[in-house]
Amino acid sequence: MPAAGGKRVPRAVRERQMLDAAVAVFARRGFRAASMDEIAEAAGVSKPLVYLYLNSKEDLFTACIRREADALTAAVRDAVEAGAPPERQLWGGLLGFFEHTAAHPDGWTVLYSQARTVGEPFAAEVASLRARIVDFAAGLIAAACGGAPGAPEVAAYAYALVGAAESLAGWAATAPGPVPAGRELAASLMTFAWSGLSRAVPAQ
Amino acid sequence: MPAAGGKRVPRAVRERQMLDAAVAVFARRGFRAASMDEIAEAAGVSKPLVYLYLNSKEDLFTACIRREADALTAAVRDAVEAGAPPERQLWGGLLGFFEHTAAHPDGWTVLYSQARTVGEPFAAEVASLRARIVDFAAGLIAAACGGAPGAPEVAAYAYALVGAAESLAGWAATAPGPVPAGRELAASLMTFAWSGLSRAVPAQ
Amino acid sequence: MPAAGGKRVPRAVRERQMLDAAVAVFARRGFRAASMDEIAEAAGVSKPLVYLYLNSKEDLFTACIRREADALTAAVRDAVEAGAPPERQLWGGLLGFFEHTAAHPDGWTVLYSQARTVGEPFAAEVASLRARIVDFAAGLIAAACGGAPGAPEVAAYAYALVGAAESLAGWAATAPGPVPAGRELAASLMTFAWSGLSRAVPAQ
Amino acid sequence: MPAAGGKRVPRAVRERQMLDAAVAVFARRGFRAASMDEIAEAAGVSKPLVYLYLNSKEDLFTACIRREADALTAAVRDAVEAGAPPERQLWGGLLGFFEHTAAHPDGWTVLYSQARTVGEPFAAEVASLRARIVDFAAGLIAAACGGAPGAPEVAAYAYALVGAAESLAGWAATAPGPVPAGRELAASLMTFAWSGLSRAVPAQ
DNA sequence: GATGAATGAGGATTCATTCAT
DNA sequence: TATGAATGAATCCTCATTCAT
Repeated sequence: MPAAGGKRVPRAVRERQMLDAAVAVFARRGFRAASMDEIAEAAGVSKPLVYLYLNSKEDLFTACIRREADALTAAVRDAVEAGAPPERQLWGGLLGFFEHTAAHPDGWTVLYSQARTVGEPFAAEVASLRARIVDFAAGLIAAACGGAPGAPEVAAYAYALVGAAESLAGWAATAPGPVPAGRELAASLMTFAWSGLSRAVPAQ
Repeated sequence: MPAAGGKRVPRAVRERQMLDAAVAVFARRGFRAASMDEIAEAAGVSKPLVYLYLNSKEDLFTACIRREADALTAAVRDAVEAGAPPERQLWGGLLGFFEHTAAHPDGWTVLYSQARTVGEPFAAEVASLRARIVDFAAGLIAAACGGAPGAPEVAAYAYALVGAAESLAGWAATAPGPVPAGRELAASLMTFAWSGLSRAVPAQ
Repeated sequence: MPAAGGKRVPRAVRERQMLDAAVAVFARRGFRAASMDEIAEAAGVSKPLVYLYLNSKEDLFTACIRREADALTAAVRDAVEAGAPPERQLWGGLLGFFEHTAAHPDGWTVLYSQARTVGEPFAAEVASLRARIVDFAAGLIAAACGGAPGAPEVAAYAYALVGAAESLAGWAATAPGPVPAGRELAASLMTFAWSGLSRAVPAQ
Repeated sequence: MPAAGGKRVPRAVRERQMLDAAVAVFARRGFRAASMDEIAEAAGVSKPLVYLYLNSKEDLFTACIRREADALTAAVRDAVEAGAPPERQLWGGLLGFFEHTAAHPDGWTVLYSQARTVGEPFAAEVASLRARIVDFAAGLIAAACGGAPGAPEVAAYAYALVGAAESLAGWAATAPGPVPAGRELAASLMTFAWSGLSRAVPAQ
């Protein structure tokens, strides 16, 4: 079923329709397995139009990544309380992250599961997104424990923190049972990362 | 250039050569982008022989996953000091994990970056490996903080811990500069996860 | 050399060209031995276009069978004088049959020689054509000799009659010398089947 | 399951095993679709041995055809009462034909359904068998109605008769319900061909 | 007499991409 | 703005056939 169907739609709208369709298809199939045919059909347009607006499969995928990455970054940044103490900033960032990924599962799948395949030319795009997020985390961590943002140990903490968050988001996205809410995930991760397991006191 | 070249090799040996070559190629290209031609050439045999022994591209990839997953699981399990206190067990497991992934970067890449593409039939294989590792972590965490291994909070900690470890391993595998040693990664993660960032005292 | 050559042909026309080419190639080689490459070239188009319109080799072959079977059935039915006495109806049907098979030797070859290979999935299609013809013959025979159309003996006569007709058509199609005309074949078969050999009086 | 399994079997025996297996497989699949692997396995030997004894797939198929054709020809010839009046001779031949084909369905399938595919190099072999049978029939017919065995009309009758017999044999081989016995088929065909439909009086 | 190991060649099928309108 | 028609280039996979033992 075409998403829209109408004719003579302005370019900006059509492009958004195409990106929406592409993100959905790429999320379901992955970059290589997705076919331009399926994407065009999902967008409700003919293939030549997709090429006219988005040039190539690779460009299309890159556009998807960029859009989703920007949206995710913005969501996190907006959720951070600027000027607050590091712990509070971190809390806000995590909350924003988990809520955004839960609200946009296809975008998250594309970024986290499908765009990682190394060897593809768009890997750089994703790496750059991740680098931005890791740097942001490193800044908070450095502020919190008084280290230099570039110190290897701080970097290691930042990678650990980001990896932990990604893993939890992935868990929430694929867990079969009742999905934990973003607030709970953020709380768990705060406890885990901030206080440490040695002081964690489970619910019961 | 063929990896081995010799002729009339017994089947078991040839199969190992093929798996070695396949892991290398899959790590470089990903499942879809890798071609059976390239794999056969890398293994130093003709394509039909690969099909004769390993049936299909999918079966071949699954065999690679299984082999690497088993090796990784075994490495972690062997590195754990059975009967020791949880903290010590965790330390051993992390050390084993980081040392194995550093020693087998191709295997790690296949498992972590290439086999994750959702929608592919082998996804289950990787999910199962990860589930095993997460369960193991959950057991340690439950023992450490006195919760039930099945409690949602414990599960969340376990996912966080595993995600953090994966992220660090990925960092070590792709970082351009001097690669942090496994021992250092394990130490960072122990501090991060066990004591918490609030008590972390960076090197400087 | 492409059969048609022109470009930008409407789909319906192209499909007919493809079927024509396919029937010719299948008649010459048989289903398994025919290659899609050869068919595409004979149709004057590229292989992907054949797949786009006809899906698969098997579907293509089935489409050929169905087209030729329908044409043959229609030719026979149209040649039968409805309402006439059985003998006259039979005469018309045989004449129509022999004239159609002589006029479309490739179609006849595909139906009679190439589509019979048991074990192939399209066998059902041909069996159904044959069943239709045998049933029609059984009806005439029953009317002629006063038996029930479902009686085993009538069925046996019908199978015998149809087999005899097929054999004669095949003979006419492959005989090296001067090919007997349809009218002569029909006459011979009428004598053979209607009066019986015991009363047949050969030309000389 | 290997048919025999034993080792060091004398060549003649092994060859027979191979032909038996080949006829069964060719009957089920047809010439092109049958694979030497399947045949070798069905024969319980390794592929190289099949090649050592029978040279090539085509030679193997030709050998099958020749063996089955000879057996069929012999069965028919043995069933004919030499010196008897034509009608009696024909009766004997038909009986022999139907009983042999019913007793060797795989051989019949190979000859009648699988070896007909035109365009294959072994077509000549089958054509020659058929020619022998048609000639034999022509002789009887000529004797019965006083024509020259080479007259076109006599040839036509012979082709009709043989085609009718083949069709009945095929019907008996594939009919789902209770299979008509050879004696009944022969009787039906005698009535049909000898007395003609105009004088046929069905069972009821 | 018998086989495990190995391959050259070819066939079906798919896909990203482009004209011509 | 929008598309029906068309293709070059791969890719997976199979098979008849042969060595070396």
